Amino acid sequence: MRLREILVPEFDLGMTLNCGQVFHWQKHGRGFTGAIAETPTYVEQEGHLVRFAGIDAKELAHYFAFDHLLTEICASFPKDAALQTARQFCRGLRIIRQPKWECLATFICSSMKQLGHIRQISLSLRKRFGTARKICGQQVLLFPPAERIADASEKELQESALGYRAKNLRATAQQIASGAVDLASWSGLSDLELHDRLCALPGVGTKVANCVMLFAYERIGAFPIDVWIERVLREKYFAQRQSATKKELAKFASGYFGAYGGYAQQYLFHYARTAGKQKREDSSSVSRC
DNA sequence: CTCCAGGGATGAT
DNA sequence: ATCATCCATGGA
Repeated sequence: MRLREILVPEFDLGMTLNCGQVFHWQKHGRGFTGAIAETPTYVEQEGHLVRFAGIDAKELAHYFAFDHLLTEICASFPKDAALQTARQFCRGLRIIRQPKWECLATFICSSMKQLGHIRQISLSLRKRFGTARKICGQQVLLFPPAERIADASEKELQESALGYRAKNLRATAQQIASGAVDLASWSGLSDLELHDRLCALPGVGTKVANCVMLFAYERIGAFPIDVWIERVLREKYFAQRQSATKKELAKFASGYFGAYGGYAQQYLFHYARTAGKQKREDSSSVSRC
């Protein structure tokens, strides 16, 4: 298949797909295969050049948020050492625009799971319930629609290693399939109202709601606090006040990091996970030698 | 406010 | 081959 190409400054495809915001892209050759909504897509990067197949340039640009002005976003950040280091490390990482149901379902499954495991759950759900398509001779499995999950039995869902999440995923899928909930219609809600509506869904609490707001509703200020971010906040910003509650951390974060807090969060998160791991591997290999 | 079930992979011994 | 560790939600 012939690849088309566009020029995108300030973009790191690999980091964007592997930073824990999306879980279905597979490494293939020098790029990645996956689906953008229902469209099987291949995408690779060489310097500032992005080559792709299967999808419109416009849809690709929308999904990967090539319109986000990273320079301006970073310039708006507070100038503390932790965030400056993280943003250097995460240069080119973009918060993408995911389909709402797919994002919601994936993050319901993500609770109490690590990134690798969330990938496996996503793959298992797509294998069992999703439609198979092809791009560049490679199979791509679409994320199953809510109707398909709603029709599955809890037992079937359990076979994707969902544990107690199966019940929540199914209950939420049923609300969507029945029409009681229309995710698209929530786009116009205020941040607060959207957060409340999401939290009313089974299996969705503050953290998952904030992830969905950030990754599917373009609420770039949303600041999900998981254990990694909580650790970073306590170490770097609350060193004197270890007694601070999670609520206080959230309040601080939403004020301190500004309108693009979600970007700050993702950069701090990815740096803490990736650089932290490298440090651990380095020191363990040193001690072995 | 605090405590804790819950499950499956992954990493350490 | 066992044992500890990772983790968000929801209910007590």
